[in-house]
Amino acid sequence: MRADARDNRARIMTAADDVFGRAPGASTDDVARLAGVGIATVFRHFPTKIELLEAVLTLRLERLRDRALELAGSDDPGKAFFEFFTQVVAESASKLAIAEALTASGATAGEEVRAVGHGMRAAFDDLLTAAQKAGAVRADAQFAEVYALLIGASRGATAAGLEPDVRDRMLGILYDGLKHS
Amino acid sequence: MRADARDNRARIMTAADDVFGRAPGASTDDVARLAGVGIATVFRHFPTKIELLEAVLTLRLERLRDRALELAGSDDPGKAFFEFFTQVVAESASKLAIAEALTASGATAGEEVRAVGHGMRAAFDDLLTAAQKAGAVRADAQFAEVYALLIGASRGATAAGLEPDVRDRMLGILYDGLKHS
DNA sequence: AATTAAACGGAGTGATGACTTCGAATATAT
DNA sequence: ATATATTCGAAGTCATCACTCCGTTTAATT
Repeated sequence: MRADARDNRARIMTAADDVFGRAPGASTDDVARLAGVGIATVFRHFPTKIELLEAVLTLRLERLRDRALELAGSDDPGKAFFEFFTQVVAESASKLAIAEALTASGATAGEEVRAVGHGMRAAFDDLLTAAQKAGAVRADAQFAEVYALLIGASRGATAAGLEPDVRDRMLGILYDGLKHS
Repeated sequence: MRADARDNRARIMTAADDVFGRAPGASTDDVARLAGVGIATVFRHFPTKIELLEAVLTLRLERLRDRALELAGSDDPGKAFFEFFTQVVAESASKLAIAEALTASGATAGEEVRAVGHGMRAAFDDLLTAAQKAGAVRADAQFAEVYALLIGASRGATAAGLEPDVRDRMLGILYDGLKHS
């Protein structure tokens, strides 16, 4: 692959991440303009808008999964769990927007996105069970509802206008519930 | 206003409620088709798509507000609060649009929608403070984060795939956090 | 420096969707 | 029953957006 092509591909991805993170309904032209390339170049690298969105989403999910795997080695499982939870919620605003853009334009997620998403959830599940074994999270909580709370907290944080104070107090209440014996 | 006009207006509103509840990105044509009227009729009653959406949203918010006001007279404030919370979550799970309606009512929304949304939140706030005075909800919780939790729980419930078991366990954890002294 | 194969950009194209127009139809009043 | 004022719906208009075509430019090789 030629050097300029690789360059442009990278620039397009960061531009797309930025644009779709802000406005889920943004057009491909917007991405091209921000990336400083022509529209055709975007479509040459990503044959369809959906593929572009999937690429961006995959990158984000990979980062989260890696972060979870990294924290899995911690010697304080409780701290690791809550730290990951908090980080996901903090980053959620733009990530959710991208996921929304994807569902809005094409609906069903592609093969790769689903695989990485699954990997991320598996890593999160590991964090949860470790924290439960350490007694930092109530033992009767199952993965499904904890994951639902993770997504819900992310949504709630974006809706609350992202004010850090409110978000932290919200998480405080939630964490008390998760610790509750 | 003529009888048939009033009829059509009502049919359009219920159709819109249904259609947009299922697919937020649905077209005006879809609404017209389901309502059994021509497109022009829809636009005559609601000059713009936004106004139609606002009308539907207003109706939903009014129903919720009325339910909150009704529960405000209860002699068990704690039960009233949690009942309302649970109902909002349950309804948004089956009808995706309510959660969206809630977030939308907070941000960019027309005059009327904002007014009704404000009324609904005020009624919910009353339920909260009454529950706190009764000692059923922790006193240090402020409205902003509780409202964020309400929206978040709604979103999380829909994301969890609508399974009632998971939803109830999720709410159980959340309520433990809200009761936590 | 010349060659060439790959990548680039901008001007199309076709489809979709919000909104309008206007002649036909219908409810209400006389 | 007739008149008329209002409402109805099908066929438009216009803008937007995902995606393509093709002549031009540029990176890498000799």
